[in-house]
Amino acid sequence: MSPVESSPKTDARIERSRRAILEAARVQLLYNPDASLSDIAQRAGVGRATLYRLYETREVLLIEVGRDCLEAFDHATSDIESKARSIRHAFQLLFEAILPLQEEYQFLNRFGDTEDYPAELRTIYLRQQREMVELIEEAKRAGKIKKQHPNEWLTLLVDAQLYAAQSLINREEMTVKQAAETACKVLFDGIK
Amino acid sequence: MSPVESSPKTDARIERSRRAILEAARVQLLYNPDASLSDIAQRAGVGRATLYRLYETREVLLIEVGRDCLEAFDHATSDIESKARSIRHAFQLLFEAILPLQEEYQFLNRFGDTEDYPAELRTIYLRQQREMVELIEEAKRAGKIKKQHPNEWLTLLVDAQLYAAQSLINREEMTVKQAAETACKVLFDGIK
DNA sequence: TAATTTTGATACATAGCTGTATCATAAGAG
DNA sequence: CTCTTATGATACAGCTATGTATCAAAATTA
Repeated sequence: MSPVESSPKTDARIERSRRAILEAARVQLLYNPDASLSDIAQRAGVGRATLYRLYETREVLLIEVGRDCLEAFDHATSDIESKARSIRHAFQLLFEAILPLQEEYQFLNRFGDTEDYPAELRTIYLRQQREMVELIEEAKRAGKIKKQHPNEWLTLLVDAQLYAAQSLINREEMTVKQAAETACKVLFDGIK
Repeated sequence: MSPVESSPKTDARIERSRRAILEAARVQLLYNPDASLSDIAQRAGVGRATLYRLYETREVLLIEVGRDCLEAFDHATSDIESKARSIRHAFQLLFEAILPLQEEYQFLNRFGDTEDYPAELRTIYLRQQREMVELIEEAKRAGKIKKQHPNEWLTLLVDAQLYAAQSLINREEMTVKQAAETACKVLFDGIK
């Protein structure tokens, strides 16, 4: 009667629906956080019933989207440590890796730092931020960043750089590489 | 029958309710953008019916809160131009003026830059940002800011400074004056 | 104090979203 | 090709928010 819990092989249709829903949810919720599950299903090109079959509740869906974003993020940044030739270069690589993932990044930022969203999302968000903090602390130890500036201030600054860079990339006024370079420069040297 | 349109003298009760509602709405919506009008009325210590009497619809209320925020903002920054002894000092004064108005500032930032809120809010938000842009352009002309950095990037950076500064002020790790100074320093000189 | 006006409580209609259930159909698996 | 399974459409119940209307009680005004 009941299907196998740890499904060995998933029906291709399920996997297709799942991806379509995850991506539609990410885009739609970023565009409008109040979007209904009907909106999301419609954007995914999927019936509302199917969405409910794969994700029991709205909350579960939000969490799964968050997980998916984190996964993409981890994948994109996994090899930075081995490739970076200096602290500043690590920042540059981090920027270059994250900038193409602006949807994922913004999703975690928006839904991870508010209290009226699932706590799991906050956990995911904090895990993502931890990597940034570690990089900052390393830079402090290396004397590349003034130690007097609190880590929280610095992470917010880095976020701002990313946000600003993404805006200009979207307007096609900069490439990813250029934007990453500018972000690095402004961050370390200021705007003077 | 119909009351005078341009009311010469407002009943004290109305004015009191109005202020209570505007402030409750600002706080409540910042805490939870999906808050119902019942939530807001309750926080304002006012009946739901009264809220509907003074603000015909949710949209109207949002716009009025926005207007109220802008008013507070204008009032706090009106004398900067005459008092500032230099461009950098003007930034310092701006930071000091805005930092105590974090609720108002965050409200306009949150509800002014999304598309699914009243267009009037966006207009109000842009009017607030214009002042910042003018200051930035003046600094560029004075050679205090590298001209190559796009204005949009710079305004986002300034926002980030404000946001970071407010976080630390809330944790009582800094006074308004200290935070404004640090924000200025980081902005102009970088974090190195 | 007396007249006026706002207020809160309450009830009501409407509308939309959530989550569940059913069933014929279409797609994938073997 | 046959069997199995996911799918979309649809209907349904429960709930909540919106917006309107009413009326006695309380506050303001004059």
